[in-house]
Amino acid sequence: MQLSDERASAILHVINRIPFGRLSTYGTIAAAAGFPGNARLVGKVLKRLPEDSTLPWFRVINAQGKISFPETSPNYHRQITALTSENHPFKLGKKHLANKMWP
DNA sequence: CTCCTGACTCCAC
DNA sequence: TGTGGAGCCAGGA
Repeated sequence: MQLSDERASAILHVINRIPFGRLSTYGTIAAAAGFPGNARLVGKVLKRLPEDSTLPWFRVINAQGKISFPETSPNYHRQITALTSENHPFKLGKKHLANKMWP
């Protein structure tokens, strides 16, 4: 049971079905996976994600509409790049952001 | 069992 | 608009 078995897969499954061009937050995903209040758990699952994973982890942002990495982190730039190339320019206004949200 | 940490969130200032 | 602090829950030491 490396990482709370069911929970991890449930969370991964939810993330995996975030449609192209959409974004979601940790809290939303946690709730959608059946674990409301466990936003941090989502982060934990993603953290242990292999680099070669095809999971759209980059579509996951925090509730403030921002990336949960410090700008100094390489991961921050990876996510920016992925979002920019697969979704759209990453300069979302609040309203625009709401539109991109999933569910 | 307790204490600390974290890819989080909310609500006051 | 920004900060700070409390709340939260699973894991590891």
